[in-house]
Amino acid sequence: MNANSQQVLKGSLSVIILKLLEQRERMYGYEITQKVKELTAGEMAITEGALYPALHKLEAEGLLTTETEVVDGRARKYYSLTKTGQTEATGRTADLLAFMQHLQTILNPNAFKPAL
Amino acid sequence: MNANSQQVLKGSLSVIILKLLEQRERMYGYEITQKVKELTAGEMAITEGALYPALHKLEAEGLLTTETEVVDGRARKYYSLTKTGQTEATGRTADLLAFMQHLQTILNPNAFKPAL
DNA sequence: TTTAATACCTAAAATTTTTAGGTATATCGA
DNA sequence: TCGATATACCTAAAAATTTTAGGTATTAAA
Repeated sequence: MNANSQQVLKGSLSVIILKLLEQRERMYGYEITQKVKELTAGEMAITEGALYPALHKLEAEGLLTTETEVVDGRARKYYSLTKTGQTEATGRTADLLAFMQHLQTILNPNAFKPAL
Repeated sequence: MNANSQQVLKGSLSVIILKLLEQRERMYGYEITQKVKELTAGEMAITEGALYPALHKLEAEGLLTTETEVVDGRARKYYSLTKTGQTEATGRTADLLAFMQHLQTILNPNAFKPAL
């Protein structure tokens, strides 16, 4: 059960980034990797090889801005949501949650489904 | 909210296939596309361009076997779980559900978390 | 002083999906 | 009866994302 759940489901990484930033005003890359580990009690890890390209893409799309700061002799690149990023964070989170609900329905066909 | 939830989250397609077959002894490709639409009230669709390669891969991995039948003048290729396929279906479903739980935790940080 | 942790990065390869076709038969409506 | 839609299979190029496997540099701990 570890082999797979250890890894991020393809496509969800950008949503994870946006959602974490929605609650925190700013974070730097390494901090994101640690926060995900912390939130999932070490059961989920995001690799830096996936994270950094994802951050750069979100920045290029105008959803994130950056500011670099040197702390303890090491450079940190802080990312924050832009206005557009805030909107996208909301929308993409809703998309992903909707998708997950559908997936639940398929994976757990005996589940109780409350009426609308 | 439709653009994304319309599509299958990368990586979950093979689990969806295995899980559907776990409950149904056999299904053919087209039937799978229809069943997913039905289960999600038309909100989720899997494309044939993704489905058929996925089916062929699972068969090549020894998780599925096939039998072809002609019904109403059209050939249907029925897929069933092998013994290994049954084991994998259980394992991969557990993996995906575990992952989804972690994702919930990240996306919904204010949620109530019951103790173990 | 060497290892681990912090902190950033890239590039090739692998995987999976999207997009965009193709073939063929049956059914339904005009 | 003709054309569109539904059924039913398929492939291949391109795109997107992740994995794997590195690289650099500073600080803290063993």
